[in-house]
Amino acid sequence: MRSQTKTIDRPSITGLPDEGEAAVGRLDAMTEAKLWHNPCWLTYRLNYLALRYNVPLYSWVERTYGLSRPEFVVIFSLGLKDGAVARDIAISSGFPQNTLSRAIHKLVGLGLIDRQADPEDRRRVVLTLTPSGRTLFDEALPQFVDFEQMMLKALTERECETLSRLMAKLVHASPDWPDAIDPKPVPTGHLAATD
Amino acid sequence: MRSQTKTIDRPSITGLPDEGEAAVGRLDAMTEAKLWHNPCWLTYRLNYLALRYNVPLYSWVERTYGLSRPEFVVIFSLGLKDGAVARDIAISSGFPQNTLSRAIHKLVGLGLIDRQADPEDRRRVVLTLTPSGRTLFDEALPQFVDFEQMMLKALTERECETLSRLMAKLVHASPDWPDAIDPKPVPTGHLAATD
DNA sequence: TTGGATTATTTCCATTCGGAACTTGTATCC
DNA sequence: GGATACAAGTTCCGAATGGAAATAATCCAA
Repeated sequence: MRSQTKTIDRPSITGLPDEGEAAVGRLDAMTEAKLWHNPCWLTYRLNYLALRYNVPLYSWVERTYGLSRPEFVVIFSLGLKDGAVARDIAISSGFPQNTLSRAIHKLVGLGLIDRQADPEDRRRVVLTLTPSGRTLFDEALPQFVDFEQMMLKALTERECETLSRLMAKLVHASPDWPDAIDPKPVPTGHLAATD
Repeated sequence: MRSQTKTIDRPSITGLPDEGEAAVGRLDAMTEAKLWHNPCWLTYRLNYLALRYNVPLYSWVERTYGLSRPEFVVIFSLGLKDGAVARDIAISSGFPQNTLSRAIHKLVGLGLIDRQADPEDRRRVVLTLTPSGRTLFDEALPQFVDFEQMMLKALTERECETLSRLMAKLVHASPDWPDAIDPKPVPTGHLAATD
């Protein structure tokens, strides 16, 4: 048990460049508390930023194309790597398989993707974008890229590279993290015997 | 329109310290594609890491305390800043108000929080943790902190501070980001007149 | 002071979600 | 070779979700 590094819980908020003071107080008090007085600073910021991106973009997708988030995730996944199977999308996106199964069947009905059984292993159903699915992807992608680039305007190019590298390091380490936490609460040091 | 900096789309994956080669290939091909050949590198990594944290922890909360994610979010929020109102939690967490309303009423029924009308403005209902709610928070918090610290083991102390600072910078900039995207698709440069 | 706009919360209800069981196909073991 | 385990995908169904309308309290402007 190493001692926790309390000092980074509240990073140098006052040390922000140029527009430092202008930024203070623009967020409500509860959000400020969760950002600056939260021992889980990393994961709150992850969730906050992810949400700040997902909500406007997937709401735009819904209005523009009538596709739900899991449906568009299938399009997006195949746009990046065509010829995948449902399970690949489930693992890489975090959506459960049954949700993706429904999404896939709807997209087939819309003529945006094709399903074809893998002759090598007939359990697997290979998914590919149809031309109109590819068109949709190509048309929607810039919105996602542009929004992200707008978010990154707050950082210098060098800072972007650093952020990219540090987050990649975390992702690379992620296979070592547990998928579940031992059900035992173990509230105080005393470790109870199993059963 | 400045030219996009393509070079940071695929950061120096090969430049990882010591265990660089060991980490390559441990993730499936689709996840690798989304990480390294994705113009939206930031937001995919945000979502991926958030998920990698949320799933095991909120599943643990569910099994241990029988509380759903929005229910625990109320406890967590009040643990960090007691005496808030439902809307504060909604804004800072991203959950819709009706979902939180239900969660709050269940927690009151469980005796974990108290609701008290604000005498100054009787629209507002101030929420506070009861002693047993505070006990639950104090008992659960270490799981969240420990998991996050385990995630951060992949970084040096100095890298943690950098990551914290860069993410804080993004959060601080977030009030300038739009909450919604203009419904117009504008697929190709040509800007059509409204209606 | 009164009517309209605004804010906080709750209720309604159609839709979606996801855990668990089921189906179909493949690999492994004796 | 047949039984058993594993894997991919689908279906079932109770429960949760969240958009939108309703309710209640407050603010404001003339």
